[in-house]
Amino acid sequence: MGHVATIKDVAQRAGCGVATVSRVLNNTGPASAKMRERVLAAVDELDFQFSEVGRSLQSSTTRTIGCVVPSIENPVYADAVQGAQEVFLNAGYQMLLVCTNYNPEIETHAIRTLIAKQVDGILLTVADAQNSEGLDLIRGRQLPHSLLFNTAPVGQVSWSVGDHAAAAMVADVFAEYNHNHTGFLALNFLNSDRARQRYEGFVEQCAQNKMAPPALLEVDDDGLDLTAHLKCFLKDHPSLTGIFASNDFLALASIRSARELSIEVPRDLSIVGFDGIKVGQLVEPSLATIETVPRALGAGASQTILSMINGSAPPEVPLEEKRFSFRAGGSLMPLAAESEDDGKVTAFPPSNDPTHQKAKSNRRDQDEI
Amino acid sequence: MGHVATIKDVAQRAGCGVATVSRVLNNTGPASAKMRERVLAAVDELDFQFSEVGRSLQSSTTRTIGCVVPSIENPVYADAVQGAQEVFLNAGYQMLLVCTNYNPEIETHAIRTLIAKQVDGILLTVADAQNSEGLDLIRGRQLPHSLLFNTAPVGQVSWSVGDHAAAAMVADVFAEYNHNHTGFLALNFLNSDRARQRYEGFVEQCAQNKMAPPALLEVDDDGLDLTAHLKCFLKDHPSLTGIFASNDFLALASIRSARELSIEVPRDLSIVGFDGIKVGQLVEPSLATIETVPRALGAGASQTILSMINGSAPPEVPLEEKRFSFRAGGSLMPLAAESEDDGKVTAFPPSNDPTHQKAKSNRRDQDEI
DNA sequence: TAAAAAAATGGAAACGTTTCCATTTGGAGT
DNA sequence: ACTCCAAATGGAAACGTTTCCATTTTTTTA
Repeated sequence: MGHVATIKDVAQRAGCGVATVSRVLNNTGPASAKMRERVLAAVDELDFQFSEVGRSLQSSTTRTIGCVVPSIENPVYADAVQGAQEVFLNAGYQMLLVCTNYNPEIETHAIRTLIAKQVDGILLTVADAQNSEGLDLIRGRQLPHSLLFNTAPVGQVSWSVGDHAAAAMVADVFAEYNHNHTGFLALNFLNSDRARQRYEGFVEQCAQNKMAPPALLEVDDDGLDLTAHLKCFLKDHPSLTGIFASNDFLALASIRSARELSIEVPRDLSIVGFDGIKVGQLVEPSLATIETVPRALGAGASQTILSMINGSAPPEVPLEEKRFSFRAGGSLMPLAAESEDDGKVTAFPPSNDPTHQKAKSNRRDQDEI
Repeated sequence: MGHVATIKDVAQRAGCGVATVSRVLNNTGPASAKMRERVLAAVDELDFQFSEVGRSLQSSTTRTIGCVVPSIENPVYADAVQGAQEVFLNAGYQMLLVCTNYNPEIETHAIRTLIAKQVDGILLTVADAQNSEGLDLIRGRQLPHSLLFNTAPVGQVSWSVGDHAAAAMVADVFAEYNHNHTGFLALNFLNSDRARQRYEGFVEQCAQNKMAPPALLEVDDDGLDLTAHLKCFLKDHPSLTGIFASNDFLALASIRSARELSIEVPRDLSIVGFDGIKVGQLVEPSLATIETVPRALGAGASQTILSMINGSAPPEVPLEEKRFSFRAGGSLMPLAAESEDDGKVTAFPPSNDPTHQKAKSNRRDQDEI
């Protein structure tokens, strides 16, 4: 690969100094018409493009933002990252992405490298916001940054779902629907402060509602032998009528496992998920879940960072009720109030359930398809 | 933010020249024990870390790779990107990610910027590999790169699924299952050469199998009014018994729409998807689809790039049959051979369908759950 | 037409590294 | 004690920019 042209080459070819080339190309400072033309011609002939590395060194700005998330295989993070990326791109920044796989060591190392690369800011979801070496480094350098999905210590902005309150809302829904014996299904409890927050919020609100304390089922593997776990779990907790899964995949996997165990959802068991992934609405039964707006959170967090960089007013973090909402679905149905203890015998169709409305609209009066 | 320490500060503090600091910290060249100690102490006190931009300027290497994909909201790309990212990270590279949203202008601009940032290589999925301005730029600079998902011109490596052959396999499956009147459901036909390849492969193999030429249903929007489209489509093609959707989401959406139209899948209509996303196995009916290995493709393409950078032997692109496979599912069932023309009346359970096996294993002999 | 003002231009320093090469230091051998 | 050699060290250039400032060229004005 032949030598790639630098500003010096252009200057030489155009027969002028490098300063002139810089001025012409950046439209900073004066330049005669002929000079302009010659420079432009030289640029064209040499196929010249500025090296951002040289520029960065001189300006101590890279127009690059770091982004650290656990994984983009999870569509929640993927959406958030994409939302962030778009905001950054529109503002003229590109994004260095690191997936940590929930591994704090990778997290720390990645952040260290990002700092060394002189990123102008960092957007990140850490394993534990209370105790993150990487976060300390960032704070130490006073680098513009924003937490995403993590709940930040008081006084710090963070673009999070509001896991505690959202989980409490699920408890309320269960209460309203007469599910008094519930379970909480968690994946990766250890590596995620989000799952823990959801559990806490759920437990507290169950207590608040005078429901039985939720049973906890923690699985590590990604749901391959969930059926076996679920079987044991239901055996150990025979009165259980509702399960709150800490994410939608887990909820969908539970529905499948229930099916394998000849447990009908929602008749025999109601299931509520978390996140509101798209496919939840495509399946039958549709998934009752907490709907979140990951893309908006990602975009908002990005804007926070941009505002820190250019000193403009930061965007407001939306109120909690704008950040999540309960989405009804066919996987959840009310339990008859009188049968609240032995459950599973009486059941009536839910009123506010879009899926069941759809089912009703199964009109046979259609054309001859 | 106070001045961040440079190598000069360290040198001054340690009372030595910058060259010595560099040698000590990089373990290149000799240094006395005392010197070592003093430098290390200074580094510690000043919290010094090398600036990668200074290094990059001097070494003309950035240890950064560009990655350009249409979107990571699609789990296929998300998985591929994550696989790539991990390979790069292990090799000491970080990844600049740009999502183009299938927009060629963003694509070109992003690539231009990546080149300006002196990335050491680029991994990319372009809108049209035959005609991509960005790709030309990359080739012009002879920058190490690899195409992902695109089919490259002859002689060029590319890590693609093998869309043509995979689609042909779907045609074969339909033929084997006595579906002679099929449809092809496409999204974003214009912006993706992948969808076109799939269509071509499907059409050709249908012809090969003496099936009726597939009807084409092209939708633009993301399946919101798919139900209406599907209704018209089936009305226009009453003999149609099988639909090949160009991706799994579309396939799932079709199943839902069919349900709304009181068309039972697979009894009245068989549906086959493409990609093999995880949820396809969680839903009922499970999705028959082409299973692909996006993560492996992303990782492979990354290794190709790394091998170009360090001159080592490139990894072999796996044979086509390793890159995709047909996955049976409950959304597809054979049609009785004799009823091949008016279809939809006779149907028998498929033999090699895991979902139906599961359904059968709905054993009621379980414990008292 | 000469002087003054304005416009255009180029040289050089600075940004933070690495590395070449020359110089200094230290120790061993005589 | 002196020489010699190896080891250690520091100065300076180079990487590709931008920008300050001094210098040159052009234009305007008297």
